[in-house]
Parts: sequence; C-alpha cells; structure tokens
Amino acid sequence: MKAYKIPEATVIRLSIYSRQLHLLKDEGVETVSSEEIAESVGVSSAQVRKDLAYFGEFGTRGVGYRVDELLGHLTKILGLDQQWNIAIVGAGKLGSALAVYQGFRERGFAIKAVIDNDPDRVGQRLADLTVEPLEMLTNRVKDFRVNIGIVTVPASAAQAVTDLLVDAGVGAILNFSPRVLKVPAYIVLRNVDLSVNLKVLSFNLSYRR
Amino acid sequence: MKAYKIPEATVIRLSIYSRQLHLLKDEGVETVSSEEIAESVGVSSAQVRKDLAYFGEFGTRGVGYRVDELLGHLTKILGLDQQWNIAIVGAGKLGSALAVYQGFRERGFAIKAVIDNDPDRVGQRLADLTVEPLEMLTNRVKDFRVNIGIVTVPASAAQAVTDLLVDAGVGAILNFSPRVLKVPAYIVLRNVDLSVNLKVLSFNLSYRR
DNA sequence: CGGTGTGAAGCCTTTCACAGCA
DNA sequence: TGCTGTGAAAGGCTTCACACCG
Repeated sequence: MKAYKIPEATVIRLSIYSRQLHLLKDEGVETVSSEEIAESVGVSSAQVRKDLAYFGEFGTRGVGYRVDELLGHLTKILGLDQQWNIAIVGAGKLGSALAVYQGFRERGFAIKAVIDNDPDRVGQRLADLTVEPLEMLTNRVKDFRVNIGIVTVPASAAQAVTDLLVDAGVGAILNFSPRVLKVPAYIVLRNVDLSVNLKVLSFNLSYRR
Repeated sequence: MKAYKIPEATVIRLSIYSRQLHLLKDEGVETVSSEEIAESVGVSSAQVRKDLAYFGEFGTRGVGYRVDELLGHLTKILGLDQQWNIAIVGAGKLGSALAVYQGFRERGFAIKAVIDNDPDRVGQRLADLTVEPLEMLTNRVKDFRVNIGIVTVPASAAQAVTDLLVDAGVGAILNFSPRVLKVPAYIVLRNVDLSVNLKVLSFNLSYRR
C-alpha cells in the first residue's frame, strides 16, 4: 500500500516500534511477529500490521519480520537516515536540561546552538555547547542549516522567538512553552505542554471510573 | 449533555481553553464567544461547543460565555479545584528542571518530594525541596498522600521505579523515560517521550507535501 | 501450518447546519 | 438578531476476520 495521509498516531507508534526493535536487536533477536511487537508496545497486532502497511510489505507470511530489516525500513520512513540540526532557544532549567539530555542527542539529531537573551546565561557551557545571545539566533540557524527549533522560553517571549526561528528558515518547531503559537502552514509544529499533561492526569484521576 | 466517555483530545483542549480564559480574564474581558475561543486556540467553534457540551450548558445564546464563570466550570471539570501531590523520581537534569519549573507549580499541583538513588544527588536543594534517597520513596508517597508520580529516571530503571510508585499508592504516572511502562489498569498513565516528538518532526519534515 | 496483508465493518471524533433561545 | 446547543452527516482510525502465501 502507499499513502500520503498518515495518521499522526501511526507515526508516533512507528517511532515506538523502532525503539522496541532496537531493544530486540541488542538482545540478538532476529525475527519478530506483529503479535510480539504489539504485546511489547501495548497495542493490537492488527494495528501494527496496518501501521506498517502504509509504507510497504516488510514481512514474510508465516514467519514475521526480520528485526534489522524492519528497523532499516522504519529508520528511513521516520527520516532518521538523515541528520537534523537543532537550535534550542531558552537556556533556563528546561532548555539546559534538553541541551544535555541524551535522548535528544541520538543518531540523526544534532544540537547545534543554544540561545538565550539573558546576559547572565550567555557564555555558560552546556555539554559541548556555549549559550549564545539572542542576536546570534538568525545567523546560527543559517550557518548550521538548523531544521528544528526548540522553544523553551517563557510564554511571554514564545511567539517572538518563534517568528525569529521561522524567518531564519527552520522547518519545524517543538514548543515547550504554554502558549498557542501561530506559524505559517508550511511549518511543522508540535507542542509539548508539561502542565497540560498534569491537567489531563488531574481530570482522569477525578473521573476515574 | 452528560457522558462518561470523554475523548482524550477533548480533555487536552479543555485545559488549553482554560489557559486562554485565564489570559482573557487577566485582560479584563468579561464575555467570550465559542468563535473567539476557537480562534485563539486554532480549532473550530463547533469543536469548542461540542467539547463543553459533554459537561453541561455554560453559555447564553446570542451572547456567549461569561469568562470567569466558564473558567470556574473548567477548573472543576479538570479537577483543579483540589490539590494534587506530586513526587518526582529521578533528579537528573530533566527531573531537576521539572522540580523547579513554574508550570509544574501551578495552583492545584504541589511537588512534595524529589527522589534519586545517586548518593551524589541526595541532599541537593531544588527550590524548597531536598533530594531524598530512593529508600524514602514509599514513605514519602504515603506520608504526603502523593497522587502523581513523575518518572525521570533512565529507561533501565523506569519500570522498577514505576512499580514502587504503584505499590506505594499513587494513582497516576507521568513518564518521561523512553520506555513502555506496564501498570495496572486502574493507574492513569501518560507518556511524554521527548525523542518520539523529535522523530515525529523528522517524519513530517521528510514527507512534507 | 502460521503469520502477514487487507477489504469491510465498526466505532469514535469532527464538521455541518440549523433549531432554539436570550 | 446573534450565538449557543445539538442531531445528522461526514470523515478518520481501529478492529475484525480471512484470503493468501512462504
């Protein structure tokens, strides 16, 4: 099968499948069934097969999937066979944490710059990076061909910083600020609102059962 | 209308509406239409009205909604009129950032303990808290009636720490580790996987248009 | 025989469009 | 008149169930 409209939920699951396949590969497992993948992720096996079917036929009937082969397909599907350059804007606690976070320094992703407008933070070392002033943002994005901007500034500054990132040429924004951002339609935007997550837990705890 | 099965997407939007209403209230706005809320959040006005309709009739036809009144309803719906006690397990960069993050210290949420098993981190001060050893986890959860556990340990420790939290009596877990956690069905679980977010951006950048 | 790939069915969410009411 | 509240329609995602094939 081949398709252009892939559900977001499918993309999220695919990246989780890929994570599980890495674990299996490390264990030396060579073959896996959709049922086994499903069980380890907590979804149905039909879901796994449908998700994969958007992109091709990767399995062998009666057998299952070859782990390393499927992993290769998923890597390509998710675009992880190319490098993505990242700039983090906002070197507060959260931005600093992300800058040195290992999960953000995986194969395929490279943090190229950390920016802040607070003179006290500029010059600070974060792993192999140095916090640079806001004025450097546009040049850094252009020099390093930054594709992804991560916004970890306070809500009041979020839209302004986003506009700078967009004008400088990033293609995607990962927004950690509690603000609804306006971006042009051609920009890929994802929001990771930490306090919204707590509120969803609060709701579910209140209405449990 | 009244219902028991509320879509998760609705709950997420409700907490964003509540955030926008706070902004309006601070500006002194008294009345708002579903269209205005929708515009500020980036959804359709029918969506806003449907979301609210799960819980009651809060508006006035021909007029709209009274800002403070609707805010009161949303606060109650989301369970933010009660206090939720939080324990953060894992005082690495991310856990520490969350411990002092203002968005996590809003009305309704109180961080009661920060736990880590690394002796070098135990005793460290984080805002008004002190990092405590893993052995204290169960007691702290019980003493402070902790409802929500936040997991910010490495993947290898995530399931063990989760089991401890569940056994100690938390009702909900917010998981920041890149691991699929197994929890009993009565536990509310949410995953905030930072690297999955990057991978979703990667996918969308690769397949844009 | 066993597990994939996939139409079809079922379910859930969103959008439409308008009746109803202040 | 204007905007809410809501059935009905549309659209999208998940599950079912089985043909198909190694």
